[in-house]
Amino acid sequence: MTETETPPSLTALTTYLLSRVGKDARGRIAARLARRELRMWHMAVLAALADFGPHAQRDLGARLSIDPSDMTKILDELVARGHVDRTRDPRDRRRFSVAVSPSGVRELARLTAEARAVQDEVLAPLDARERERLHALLAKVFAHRDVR
Amino acid sequence: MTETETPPSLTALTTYLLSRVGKDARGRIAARLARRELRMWHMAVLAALADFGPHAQRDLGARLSIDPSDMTKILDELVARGHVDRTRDPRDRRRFSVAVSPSGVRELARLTAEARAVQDEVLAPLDARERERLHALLAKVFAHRDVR
DNA sequence: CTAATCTCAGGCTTACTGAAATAG
DNA sequence: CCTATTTCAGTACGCCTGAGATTA
Repeated sequence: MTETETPPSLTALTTYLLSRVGKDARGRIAARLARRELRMWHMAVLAALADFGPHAQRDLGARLSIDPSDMTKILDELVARGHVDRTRDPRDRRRFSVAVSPSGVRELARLTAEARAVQDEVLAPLDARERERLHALLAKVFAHRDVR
Repeated sequence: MTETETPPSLTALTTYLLSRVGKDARGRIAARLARRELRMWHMAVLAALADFGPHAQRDLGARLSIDPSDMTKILDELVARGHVDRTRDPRDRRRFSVAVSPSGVRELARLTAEARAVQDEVLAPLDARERERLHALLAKVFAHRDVR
């Protein structure tokens, strides 16, 4: 009979709960995306391109907090699957211009549906009102994440 | 002039906010603990031992969701710093019994203070009431994390 | 000449898998 | 003989650094 209760010294820390719950959510999403041989960053890239249109690689990374050196491989994989197009920017040939393809848009819709399913699992103990509140509080914290 | 706004397709997902905010919190705590040459798991182990007394390694891992194969190294490091004692359980010599030392208790107090400082940074945009609400909501979600 | 963009190699950490050694 | 506990080697990923090639 193994005790599994989490130490109160830790559960008293909101930051501990945040990082544990966040990791759990991430893990569940990752498990689903893995079935499609994609990961969280692929979804984030598709979402950014769908929401804001074509980006230079560098700007995509800045928006999503993905390191430029990792962006290369992520885009290689999305290009290989036909979800994005990568072309030289004729006005500045150092830059690649990255755009989502119709197939990428469809894939994003599927990935979003998976993410919502995970959300229902993770937030199961909360009713609709509580979910809204949690979302609003997290959005407020997220918006100020840069402030030191 | 680089756009940094996060895609609404993503910020609409509570799970995305959770994982981003959680990662930010974890990163900040990790940065502080690194100054003491420790990491998040060291703190979690000290907290579990301080709150619940001595554990077998295996049970410690089960409580904190740390893989047994990783626990070995974490405990090596805490033993080297004199923060925990590791002795064979005489009733079952397969098991190590792990206990926190007085120096470990003092270290935990320092680490907790650091974590609280990080918490004030991360939750800066929230007032006291909102922080309580966020904590309560996360605790509720955390308590049901095992349910599939 | 200097700076920006992209690419590549590699380090370090966390999380996990599989297998060996020891003990029950 | 089979299981439980700990340990160790190795894989994969995320995150970061530093260096090189190309272009502005």
